[in-house]
Amino acid sequence: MPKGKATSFDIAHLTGVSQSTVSRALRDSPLVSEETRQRIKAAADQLNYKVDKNASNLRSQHSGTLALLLFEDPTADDSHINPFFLSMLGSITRACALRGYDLLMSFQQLSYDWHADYADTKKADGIILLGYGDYLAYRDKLQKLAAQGMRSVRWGAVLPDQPDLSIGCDNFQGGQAIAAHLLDQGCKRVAFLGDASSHYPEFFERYHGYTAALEQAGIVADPALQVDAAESTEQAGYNALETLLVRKVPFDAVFAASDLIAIGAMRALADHGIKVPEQVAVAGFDDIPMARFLNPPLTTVLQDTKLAGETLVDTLLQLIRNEPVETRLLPVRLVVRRSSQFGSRQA
Amino acid sequence: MPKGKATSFDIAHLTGVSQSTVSRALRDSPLVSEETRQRIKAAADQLNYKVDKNASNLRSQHSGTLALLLFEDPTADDSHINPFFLSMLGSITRACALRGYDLLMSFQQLSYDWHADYADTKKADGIILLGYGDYLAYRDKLQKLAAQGMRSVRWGAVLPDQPDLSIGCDNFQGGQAIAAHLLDQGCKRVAFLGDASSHYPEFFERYHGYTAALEQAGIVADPALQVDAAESTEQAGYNALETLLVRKVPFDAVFAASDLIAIGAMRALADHGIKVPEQVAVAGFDDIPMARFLNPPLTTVLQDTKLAGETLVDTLLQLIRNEPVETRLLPVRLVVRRSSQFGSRQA
DNA sequence: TCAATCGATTCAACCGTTAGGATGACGTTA
DNA sequence: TAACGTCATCCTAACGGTTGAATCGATTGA
Repeated sequence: MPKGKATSFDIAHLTGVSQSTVSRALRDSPLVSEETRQRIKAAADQLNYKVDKNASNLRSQHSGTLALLLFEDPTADDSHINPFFLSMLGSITRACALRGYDLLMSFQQLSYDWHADYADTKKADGIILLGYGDYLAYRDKLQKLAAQGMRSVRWGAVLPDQPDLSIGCDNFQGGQAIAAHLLDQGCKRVAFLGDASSHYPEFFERYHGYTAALEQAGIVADPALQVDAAESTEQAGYNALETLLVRKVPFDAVFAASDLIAIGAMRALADHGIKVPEQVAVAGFDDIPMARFLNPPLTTVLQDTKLAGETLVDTLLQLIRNEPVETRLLPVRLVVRRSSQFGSRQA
Repeated sequence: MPKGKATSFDIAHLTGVSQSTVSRALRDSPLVSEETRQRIKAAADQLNYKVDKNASNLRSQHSGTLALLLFEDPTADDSHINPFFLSMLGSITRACALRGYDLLMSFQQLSYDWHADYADTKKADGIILLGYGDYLAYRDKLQKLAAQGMRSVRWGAVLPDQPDLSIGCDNFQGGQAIAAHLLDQGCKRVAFLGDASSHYPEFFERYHGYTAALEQAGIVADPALQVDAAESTEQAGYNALETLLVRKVPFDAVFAASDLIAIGAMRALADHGIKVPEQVAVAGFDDIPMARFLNPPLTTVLQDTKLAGETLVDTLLQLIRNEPVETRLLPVRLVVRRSSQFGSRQA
């Protein structure tokens, strides 16, 4: 009997109704009577029928699929994808599945002409963008896509005049919490490692949280204590800390804009024989899985990736359905570990 | 001019040929003359035309898409996906992109009825399966899919009578290399943490590599030194090591079947005041990114995820094209770090 | 009793490609 | 000059659903 795959016509023949009724019944259209619907559904799973996604999509002009674009700095090593984004990836995947959408994955270089892949191919109904990096690099591509009606949400900071919508965690509050915590520990001169320009909006806001906390404590941020780390990699963190040391400005704490930067910084400190946390307290941002396994374990800011993934997906789906949406800031949580126990000379 | 999206008919009108010629020209069919092909292609990218994937797929009955299924133990925490598989994910994604295929992601519970999603929906041309875990749990589902003509490759050990094809690294050789290395360091009693039953074939082979190395050194494996760790998680590793301690059998080295298990074991050792590597040498398997950041850095076996991803994808594509393929074993490399420097009491 | 009404179902067009066979112009050969 | 093969292109039928409009039998109100 199962010569090929079952089509809706097969079900129609089997139940003695027309194919269009089958189609309607299976999608729970109110236009078909309860009784025939039941019969049709029974026949459908007796024949092990599945709607052909391609046919369905072609006719209804949407794909039931979301695309996830993960941007990386072009210099980043293939094997070391930022663990934070991998974690996001997991939660996004799950969120999509729960909502009946498929997820198309793709890693992109910022430079690549990726928008063409999603322009009119109808591969995806919407796009989720993930990745730190210079926002300007994809701004106009996003704009083009938006003009064609492609919806997108981006993980990251809220920006003026953006062609898309962003969902992000409260980077400002996170930065503030970290800096306040370091000051609480008795640190007086807290360095900031991470780009403080507006090209990396997340880092920018973390930086502002940091300066706000200093201000609250009556301290003016010393520009000499801020070092650019253009990308979120261990190497960038290592270099940034070396730069800081070269400047010969005293510091007793380091707030790295990401955990990976913090890891690099800690390695540089170790290489210079500087003890963490006894001489210098260190804190990061992201709470990637390896943060708790470092030596000493890293104080950082936890971003709720599960909530983040769900929010991204839900927001995108709302956009696609043309429902009103708004930019959202997700709460963060300070996770204190040993790397920041500055006063612990006795412990 | 651009009222909606451009179709092949628009190009046909513009260039004064029939739509079918357009279709052929764009796919470089030898049936159209060089000159018209050029004209058509020019018009195509002037109109910013993209073939509609859905229409194309529907007609040609394939999807240009591969699906990646990542299996997790049902107990695993949402946020802690095995980093090794995440790394594989990255390389698979890239390999697909390079070959012009899209990648559909999906995380699955072993128990879920996932095969239905891919049965006749034509969502994907083939499936890549990733994940440690009890193979028997998905064996029959694979069999069903295979019967319907769905191709699949699996990352893992080669097994008898499997309905799919597997690509895996040489777990036996890796296990042997680790054990030999530990013996080289002067260890006499090497424990093995990880399921040694055939339900977890990768672990099984690593275990056999381990016993082979012992044998070569004239040592008979002591069953008391083998502890099951049913899943590849830190917690399982912690528990396994505690079990080992309860047995009160002496040991001076631990070979964990995966890095995550090793991490858990190291934490348990630390909790019991046992020094690594001075009192007990530790080694893992996988070389996940955090392995080098542990304290002490973890000796482990590096699996070439880039090669692995490419091989998986290429093999699957060969299967889809009905080309002959064969199971392959990928080489592994021992990565020695401090955790196994057993003789380093002086260093 | 007849037309209007209503729910349930069928008809048929359409989504944008692909691909096999037909067409027609042109040059070659008997 | 008629028959024939070639080459480039065109015609047309799918592919498997979705959806607005048409149909049909049965009920209802006048």
